[in-house]
Amino acid sequence: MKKKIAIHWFRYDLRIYDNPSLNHLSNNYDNILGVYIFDEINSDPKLGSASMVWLNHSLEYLNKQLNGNLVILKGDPKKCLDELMNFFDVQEISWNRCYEPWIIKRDKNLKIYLNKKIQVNSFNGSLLWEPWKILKNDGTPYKIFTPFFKRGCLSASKPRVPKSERINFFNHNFLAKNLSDLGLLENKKWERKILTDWRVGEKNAIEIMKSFFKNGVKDYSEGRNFPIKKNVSRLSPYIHWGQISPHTLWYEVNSLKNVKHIDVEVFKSELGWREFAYYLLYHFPYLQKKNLKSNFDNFQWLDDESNFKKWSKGFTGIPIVDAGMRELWQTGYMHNRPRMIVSSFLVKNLLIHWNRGEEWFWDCLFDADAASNSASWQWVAGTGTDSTPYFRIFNPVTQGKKFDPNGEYIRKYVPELKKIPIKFLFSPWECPDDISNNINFKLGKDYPYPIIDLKESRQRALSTYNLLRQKN
DNA sequence: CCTGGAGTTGTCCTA
DNA sequence: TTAGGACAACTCCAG
Repeated sequence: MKKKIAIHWFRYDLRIYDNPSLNHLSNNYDNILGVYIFDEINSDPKLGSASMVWLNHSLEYLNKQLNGNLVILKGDPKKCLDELMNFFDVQEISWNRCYEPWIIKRDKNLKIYLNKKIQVNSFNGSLLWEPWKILKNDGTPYKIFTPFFKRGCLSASKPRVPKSERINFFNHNFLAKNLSDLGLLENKKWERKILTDWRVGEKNAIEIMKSFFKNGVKDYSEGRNFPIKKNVSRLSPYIHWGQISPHTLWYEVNSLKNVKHIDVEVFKSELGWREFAYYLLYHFPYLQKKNLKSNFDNFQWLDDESNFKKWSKGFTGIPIVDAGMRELWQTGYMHNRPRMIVSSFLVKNLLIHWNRGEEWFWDCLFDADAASNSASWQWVAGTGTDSTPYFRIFNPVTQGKKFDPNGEYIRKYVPELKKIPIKFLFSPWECPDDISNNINFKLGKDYPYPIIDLKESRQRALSTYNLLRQKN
């Protein structure tokens, strides 16, 4: 006799608390089977290296939460689910929606296929507002953040209030894959090292949130600009993988006492930016690869592999840029301020296509997210609709002095500059010989000469942009 | 259809 | 030393 069960298909919702699909099933079924399917067949793009590491440990954690009852599978979800339906008496399959174009396409077809045999339901687990519900009065989507968020989101109905039901996960005897069969880890030293700063999993996300709301959120609106300060939540990987829902964060931050209004509002608007990125990806699915502003299709990018390599590994000779890129490589994360600095440097000073930066971030970030990553790169490059004016080019020396005034961030990630006096830390090429000699530091040997002249490359970026304007 | 105000995150020069 | 304006022009959005 087959066991009667309902299936919850875990995707970017690797949590138990405030999981709408799980809550729905728990109201209707006694035995819920939790399933994860590693789908390399339909995925576009493939998961990045850092994402695979995070996923591996997240699944391990989730499986423990389910007392070892998470069914781990690999392959085409259609086949995997068919297999489960043959083995069990499956009453219903449900999941929480994803918004990546390839997943929408896959799930749409799958739903049609499964609906012929079984009840299928999908829920909103990861967005405060469904992208198709926020539109202008004329029925078309917003393209500018501020009206999207203030007028669109904030005047729409309030986000779902987080809640949790008691879930009975089914103690199954199905022979599934082992986590190691997914081949997510290559057992590289790098994989272990980047995780040293992180504790993966739902309970840890809750703990980090609590600690951030107790301390870090105070002065968030200002402090978030300084990479060395503890004023950012570092929750982005957990939010991306659904280990904490934006709904939980939204209502928690709203309920805080003794926190300034501005800090609460700015934190909420950051959640709003995440919404906006998904919104753009939903309405403009080509966002990941193609310029939103099509006139940029004629822009004269430079194809400079050597400079790209130096940038990616953090050897540009510009300290704040290298610090950011090395933080990324070493920790699977980069603070928001250096993200802007390094991307402006790649796109404007080096004139390398934002696609290259987007791909590198995709590979290296724990929070690599198709929506936020591409929307942000387009913003920096000025190719998005809601974009920075092209003349707004970050000066990495000025930015360093302003946002890392004591040089702690630079010295942490670029230790070869440790002894350089603060006056020259942001531009070591200006350090006089007698000082360099004193500390036994030699530019070109201990640390590279800058790969590009900042002033000249700024001018070059501006004139390349002017060229584009004349063409159009 | 027309109009006017606004658009996450900056830099540089000048007075 | 510091504050203010220039830096582009265009599209978006709401009234």
